[in-house]
Amino acid sequence: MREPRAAAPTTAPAAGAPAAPRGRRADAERNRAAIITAATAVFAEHGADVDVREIARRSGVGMGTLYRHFPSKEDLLRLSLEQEFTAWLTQAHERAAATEDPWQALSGFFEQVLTTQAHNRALMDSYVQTGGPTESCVHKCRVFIDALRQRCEQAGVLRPGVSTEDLLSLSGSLCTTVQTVGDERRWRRLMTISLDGLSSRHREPLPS
Amino acid sequence: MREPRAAAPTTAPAAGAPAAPRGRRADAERNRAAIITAATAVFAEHGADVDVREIARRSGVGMGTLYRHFPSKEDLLRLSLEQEFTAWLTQAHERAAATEDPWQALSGFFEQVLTTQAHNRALMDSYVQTGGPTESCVHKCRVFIDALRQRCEQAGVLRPGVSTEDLLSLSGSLCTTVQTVGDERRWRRLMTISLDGLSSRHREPLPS
Amino acid sequence: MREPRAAAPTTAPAAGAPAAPRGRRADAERNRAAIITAATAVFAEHGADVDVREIARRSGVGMGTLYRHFPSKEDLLRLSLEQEFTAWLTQAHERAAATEDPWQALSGFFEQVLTTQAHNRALMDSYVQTGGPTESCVHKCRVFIDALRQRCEQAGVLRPGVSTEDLLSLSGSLCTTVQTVGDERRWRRLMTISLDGLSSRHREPLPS
Amino acid sequence: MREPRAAAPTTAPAAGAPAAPRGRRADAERNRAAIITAATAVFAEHGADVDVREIARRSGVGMGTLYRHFPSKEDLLRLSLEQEFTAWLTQAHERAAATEDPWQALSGFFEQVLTTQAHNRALMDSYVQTGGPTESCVHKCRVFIDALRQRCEQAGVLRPGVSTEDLLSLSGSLCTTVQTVGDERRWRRLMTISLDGLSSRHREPLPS
DNA sequence: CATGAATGAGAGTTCATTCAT
DNA sequence: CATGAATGAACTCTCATTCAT
Repeated sequence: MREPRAAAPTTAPAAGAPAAPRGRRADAERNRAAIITAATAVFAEHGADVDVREIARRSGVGMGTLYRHFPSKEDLLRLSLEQEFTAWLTQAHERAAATEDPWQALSGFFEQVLTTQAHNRALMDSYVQTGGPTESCVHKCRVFIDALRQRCEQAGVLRPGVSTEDLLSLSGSLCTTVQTVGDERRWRRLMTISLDGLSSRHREPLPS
Repeated sequence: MREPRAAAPTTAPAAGAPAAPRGRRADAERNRAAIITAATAVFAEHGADVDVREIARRSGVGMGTLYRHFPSKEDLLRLSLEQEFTAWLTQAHERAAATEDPWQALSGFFEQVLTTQAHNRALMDSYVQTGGPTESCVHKCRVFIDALRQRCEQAGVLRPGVSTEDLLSLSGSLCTTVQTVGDERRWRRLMTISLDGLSSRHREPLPS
Repeated sequence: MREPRAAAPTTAPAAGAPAAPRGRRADAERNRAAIITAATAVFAEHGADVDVREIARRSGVGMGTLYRHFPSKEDLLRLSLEQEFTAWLTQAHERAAATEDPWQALSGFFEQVLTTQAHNRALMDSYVQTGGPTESCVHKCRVFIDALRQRCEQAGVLRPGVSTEDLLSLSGSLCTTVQTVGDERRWRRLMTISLDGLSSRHREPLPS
Repeated sequence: MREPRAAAPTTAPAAGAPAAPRGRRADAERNRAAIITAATAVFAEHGADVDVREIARRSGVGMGTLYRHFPSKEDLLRLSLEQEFTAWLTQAHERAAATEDPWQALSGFFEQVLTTQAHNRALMDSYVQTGGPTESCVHKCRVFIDALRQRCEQAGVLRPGVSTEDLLSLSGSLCTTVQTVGDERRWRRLMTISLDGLSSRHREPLPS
């Protein structure tokens, strides 16, 4: 009556973990992970409005189990996005750290935003609308972007007057087009245009 | 316990209208118009997800009438947006025609897109997602933008390689930020940046 | 898929009412009445905790219809009880007015409370717990009881110091026994005892 | 992300308990007691409708243990009340035995009923509805009340014709008011009235 | 034998669409 | 041809009870 349990939790049991340390917890944790995995996938595909039952079905658990782990749909959504967002931001940090050229670091971030957008609807929806699923996430992201901005500024490659908020909004704004146009080459063009508008080649002051 | 039957449809029967065989037609047409008007307002305010009842209420007709004229919510939405879109595009034409400077015509269009976005949620949503409510609308819009593009191109003020699609997507993409940030000065900055990226100061080829 | 429509609305179309004056309203009113009737019956039988679906089923309407007439279960409950309470209090008024002897009027009221209790669980539950389904109901009831009390007091048949609140609480308190013991003769004995305790034969002051 | 497994059941394993074969038994018995204790407290506070989880939480055992000892919520409720009821009745016996004046013994019992009502919701609910949680309890209570009644009767202080059932019902009936009115002085008035109605000052026969 | 996670049948409520009047 | 009442599937969430570990 239920699929035989999807075999693929995203977060697999940590590599060298020995036989489950505690009788039950392992299974519960597996379920919890399965729910988040499923939720993440479902939210990514259909957005935040999907039926919770779809998530329960996909994760192979009953409604009760789902609600035992997450007291409300809202909570599940938040947690799922929080996790995704964190992973995403971590990757962003790594990439930026591995990139010497400040401008390339910035463009790399824009690229990551847009690539992710193609694969996770709910995640990027939250990025676009509020900057992230959580105040804390938004803050961290802002801090990260601010660092990027300062690097570029000090290298003299960023248009004067560009704020962190500008970068946040602009990167989010471009997300729309990824949803709209399936073709990657298409949205890369827009990204290039916007980034060029951010370059220090332009020195005219921005409004207000 | 119930109001004695509000005898007052918003559009009252025209005074001297004879019991002409066409009376019904006229009435129906009036209803149809009232529905579209109301739908337009409601969709603009609350987006495409509003309860259909709200539209019926606002237009002063019953649900049956509404569904007689429009077989589904979808249809009503499409038609309402079609109309709005056309009016909007007409205005865009007029403005562009009245603007001598090609570049100013282009920026003026971007500005109109974003200003409208602040006032008509559903309309711009469709613009962002598919370029317009209808294939036909999208086409007309594309033609218009193409004209703008050509004017700019011929004046040598547009970055080489920028396509009509680019302009369509880019203008739509900026819409997001209007929703997100309430402040007009905020989104004007992003618009400036994007437009600058479109200027002929940049001659590097765009990807693909 | 639904019973062919229970033929018996409690509130039948007013006697000499000619063919339904208004196209639809009549039917809707019938449904509304059917819902209240069903709700009243169901609440009376099972208390306030029944499934709303049971009411919908019993009244022969869909859930939507029920919720069209009453925005929430709470509202339906309140209205149903309000109606019952009013009818009940009206009858109480009539009886009291038709009874010359003040003491008999008081006992008659107690009797009515208990008789009703045997037939309407939710109604009397509200009477017992808060004095009625609504502040307004409670007030009216209090006023009525106060009148009864004054009549008895002036006739010198009521124990000195007995307050309106005492009478309200005492009548409610006896309700319990009706639920408990099915036999009418049983609870009449208790009523007699309590009423005797209220008689002016006792002149000892009440506590506090 | 989860507390490291709270190692602390409320009733910790007694220090020097040997790994005796009876160890399990003892443990089980301790659990059973803990459950009843918790259930009693919880039922007293919130009534019989509380979530079973609350009881498990409060007793420090898992749901499985709870259901091992008590096959259903109903059973647990019954047992908990049975125990409370017995203790309560024992106390009633003691008080009655320690009271010389028969009438004072009777009033004392009424007072105990009402005082308890203020402190143990579920217990008194069962008293009110069925006379007690169990046929056996009801019987014992009836016997006790009958003794009280006989003492009063023989002392000539009880209204002739008052049955044991009358006393049972009347004392239960007054419980309602304790729930309703918080003020102790308020329900004492009603109690006084009812008791006065039971006094031998009234010699009129009771109905039926 | 204890654990507490899992279950799933409802609960109250909403809304696009249909249909009797 | 208009009306707006009726429909009912779908939604989020709860809780008594079972079952794998």
